Amino acid sequence: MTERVAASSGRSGRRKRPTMLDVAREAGVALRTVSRVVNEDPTVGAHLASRVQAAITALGYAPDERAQQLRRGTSGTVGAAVRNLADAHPVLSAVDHAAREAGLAVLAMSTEDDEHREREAVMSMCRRRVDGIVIEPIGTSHDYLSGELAAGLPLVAVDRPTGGVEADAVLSDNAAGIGMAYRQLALHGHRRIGYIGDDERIFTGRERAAAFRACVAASGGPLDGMTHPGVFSPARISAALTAVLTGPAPATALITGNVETTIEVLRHLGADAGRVALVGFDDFPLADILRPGLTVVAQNSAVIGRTAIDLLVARSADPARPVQTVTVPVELIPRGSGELPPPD
Amino acid sequence: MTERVAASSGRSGRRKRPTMLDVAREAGVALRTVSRVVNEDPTVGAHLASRVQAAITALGYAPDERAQQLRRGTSGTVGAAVRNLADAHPVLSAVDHAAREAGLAVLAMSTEDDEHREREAVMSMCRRRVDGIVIEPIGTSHDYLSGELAAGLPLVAVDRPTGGVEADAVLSDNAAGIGMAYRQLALHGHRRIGYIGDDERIFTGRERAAAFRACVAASGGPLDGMTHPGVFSPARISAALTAVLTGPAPATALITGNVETTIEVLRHLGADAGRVALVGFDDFPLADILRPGLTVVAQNSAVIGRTAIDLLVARSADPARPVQTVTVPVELIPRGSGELPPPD
DNA sequence: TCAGCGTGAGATAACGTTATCCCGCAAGCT
DNA sequence: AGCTTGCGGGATAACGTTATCTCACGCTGA
Repeated sequence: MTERVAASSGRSGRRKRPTMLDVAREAGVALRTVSRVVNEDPTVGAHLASRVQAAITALGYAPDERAQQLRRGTSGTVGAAVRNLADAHPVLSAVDHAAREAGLAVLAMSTEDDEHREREAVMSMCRRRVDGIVIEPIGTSHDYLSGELAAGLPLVAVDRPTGGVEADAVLSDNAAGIGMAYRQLALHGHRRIGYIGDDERIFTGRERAAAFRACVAASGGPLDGMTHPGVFSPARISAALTAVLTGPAPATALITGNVETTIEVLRHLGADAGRVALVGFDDFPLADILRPGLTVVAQNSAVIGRTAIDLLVARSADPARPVQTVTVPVELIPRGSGELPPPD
Repeated sequence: MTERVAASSGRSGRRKRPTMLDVAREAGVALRTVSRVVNEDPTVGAHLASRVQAAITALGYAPDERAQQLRRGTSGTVGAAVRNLADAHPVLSAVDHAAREAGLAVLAMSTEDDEHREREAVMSMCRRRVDGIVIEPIGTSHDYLSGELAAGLPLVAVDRPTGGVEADAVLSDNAAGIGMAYRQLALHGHRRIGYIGDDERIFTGRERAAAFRACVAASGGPLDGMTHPGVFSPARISAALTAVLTGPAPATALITGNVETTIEVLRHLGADAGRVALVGFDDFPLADILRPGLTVVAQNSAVIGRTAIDLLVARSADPARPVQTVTVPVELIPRGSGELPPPD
């Protein structure tokens, strides 16, 4: 690691930031008049306004948003507690856009899939007096938020519902998605289909596994040994894969219940990826450049994010409105891996 | 999209959030005493402290951080202006971790690769009086920050330097990375190597293209038609690819200058991906499950993020210290695509 | 000529914290 | 006993805004 120190001697020490009062002095007007100019109050004369503007640019003044928020009583910010800032996050992006359109800034924080961190992040948002929180819940109980909810904090859960407290939620249609995946595989001739997915203690893991079992039951396929939900770990995925793909009646097709599982399965299949049909739940950026292309059930992140902000704004406007759960449709994107025929 | 409305009638209207004064009244002490308890001031008696604590939990009081910040004069927050919140962002994650260890919260905002948005995001951070900003610069000129910098705002550029103003920076060793890629390909027998990368108006595009030219010149290879930097667009990548891989003396190996280009090249190569050797600059999450695995020059995001925060903290402590540029080493990760032999 | 009125701009009080100052009280010293 | 010392804890003034109130001024209309 190389360090290069510039020849110049750096900058002068930090001098205090100009306040509205400084601007007022500079322009020779009253404090309140500067405030009026900043807030574009039409009752201020054009001449005076331009003089104040000049003072503002001369001093490089920028209003202190914290003071504004404190005084106005509103923060113009929504918090977004997502599982991991390091990952690609289309929903966060959609939330960001929708929020900006609604005149709200987004304070994004990572929960790192940890219940404790989630709580820390959310409480930190509360201390910052955000106008609402979009959360991708991790913990199973969000009782610690009941006080805030009672005080009218708009809270919208995304992907999974909150636990223990009632809050608006935007969910994907997990059951329909599993159904699409199953039917696509069945359509291409598969009779023995396996499922590897998330722990059933997790909402989406539970919903998707249940939907899968229902599909198998409805189609008269074999259930034994075909369903493998569980805690995510490469070792478990590997074992599940072996269990499903070997034995007297191995599966010829697989459904994976989330991105992490899909990727781990692909990693394990390696060069055999073209030999077993596969549909993954949830799309990811590079699914189309794999060979064969990965067939996925894609969630509609754009709609999810927008809906979350819509719900949040609606609750802001009317804290007493009934709690609502919106289910967003999913879409099957065939790219090849789900259309592979069974070996004869 | 299905909407389900819960049977319960929602929540009561938003009642005002309890303040320190409410807690004081509840506990029957003075306002200042509550403040002392909240800040764990040891001069408060144990008995009184527990009474105040009880009042705090009874009322569900949480201090207003904006008021604290206003009063204390420090925000305990660093801003992170990254190119796109939707993308996977290992550096942001590292920044988040390092900042948290330093007792700082992170306010992440997306610049969407847009100069105007970048400025908006950064100014918004300034209005929130963040204690420093980590920026992945987009614009070529950051003059608009000169006032803030003069006022002592710690600013650390990541990946690319700022333009027009002097600021600390953490960069990857682009030249060394290109050198590693080139040598790896040369080692495996390639004599005609092509480069497709970013626009040379972008710092990294410029540095990497220059390093590539230097490599070719040093090794006595052919330069004509082998270097294709330019604005990112699928059409341009496609044209560059055709230019490099066809003609009388086609390249047998490629170096791609950034993730977007790498992925677009892979997309175009499709089933031919195994026929041309390829080393990509910058790693990405799924590079290892491609077939062949993608050989990459990986930047050390963890070190970059941590260094950025270190520089930021250092400048906070001493605003007059000389401006510093840290270059972080990169690493070649061979996964197969860069080790393919040329066709005979 | 003067009441009446709209209009632009200043004084002042909040918003929810923390820092400074100060005071009352019990213990220890002469 | 009188005085200092120490220490727990309360009043009050900031921090940088905005909202409310007030006021001075110039104009119209009878």
